[in-house]
Amino acid sequence: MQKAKRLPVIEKILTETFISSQDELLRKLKAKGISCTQATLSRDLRQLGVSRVPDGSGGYRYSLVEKNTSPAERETKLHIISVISEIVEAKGLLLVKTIPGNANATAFYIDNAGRNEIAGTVAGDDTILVIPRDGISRKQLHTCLEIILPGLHERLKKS
Amino acid sequence: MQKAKRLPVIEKILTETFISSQDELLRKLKAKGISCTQATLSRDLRQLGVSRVPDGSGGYRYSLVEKNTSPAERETKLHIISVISEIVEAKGLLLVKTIPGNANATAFYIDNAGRNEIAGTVAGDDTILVIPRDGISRKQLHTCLEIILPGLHERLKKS
DNA sequence: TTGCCTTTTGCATATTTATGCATTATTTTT
DNA sequence: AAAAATAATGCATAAATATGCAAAAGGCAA
Repeated sequence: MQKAKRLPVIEKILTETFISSQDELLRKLKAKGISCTQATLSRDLRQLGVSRVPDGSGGYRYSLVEKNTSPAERETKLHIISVISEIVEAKGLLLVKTIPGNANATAFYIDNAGRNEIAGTVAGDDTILVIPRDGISRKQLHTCLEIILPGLHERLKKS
Repeated sequence: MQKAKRLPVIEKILTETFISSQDELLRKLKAKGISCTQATLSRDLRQLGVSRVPDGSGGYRYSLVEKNTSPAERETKLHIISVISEIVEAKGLLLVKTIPGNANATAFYIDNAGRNEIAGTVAGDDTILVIPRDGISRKQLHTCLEIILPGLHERLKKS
């Protein structure tokens, strides 16, 4: 149950440093006061969509897909987060409210996060309906949301 | 030394099918009449820059970076190949001749292939000088070339 | 709260992948 | 052509990663 705490930290470490094994990541985490086992890490990395890619000089490194996106795209993420006013859960769906006129861009962003927890989205002018795939629990949906748009958790209201 | 034969086949298999382990790839290769061990495959995949990425539903798949490039980019590759008229080796360097006016685009393409065998390129109007990094043998350079622009091997002239 | 259900986690281990070393093939040099 | 250097490959095994299972930790409803 420190998973919610752990995932963002892992993401941060991966964007900032060159990690070439899970054990190495394990040590970095421990240095930041978070401790778990390699088994847990393996599961976390899979959930985060982290891939292991040849580093071009005989080794490997773990890479967040996000790291492959352009600076402009990373900018977008911050923008999107700033434009969301509220998130509400209803009937197993997620209602994301944005400031007027921003729903489409936000929905597009969510769609393109490539998360298989999400079946699709429907956007109006300032509201997006996020439809989870069958079999996805609320918990899983929350974690997914936290991965796509970190920090939003706090703005989430229960219905 | 069927490596030159093997690499393109591996690339093809990876773009066409969903491979989730080296053993699986090994079997597909065998089915195509190419046989080697998993050890060799491991080395091949590293050389090709193939990464293993979470498939979004609990498993993994091997993915050629190329597969992540847009259709437009793949189009470019074919275009580039069609525009190259001749390749000559000289003093450990590669002289790539294109039809007039196409050297820059081609050089750009080669640079962006992200191959660490290549230190850099210099392009004129219809000629590109490809400079290999120190310690890269001719053989390695050839294999590298074959990876970036398959099929060019045949157009390569010894100096 | 109590009991029930879901999620997270670790442990031990299976599975998968990488690699040191020796051998053979290939290329380059003399 | 012979010798020397480099590259490719397999074997055996090390190293790294994934996972079944059981235990612990929440979460939720009555």
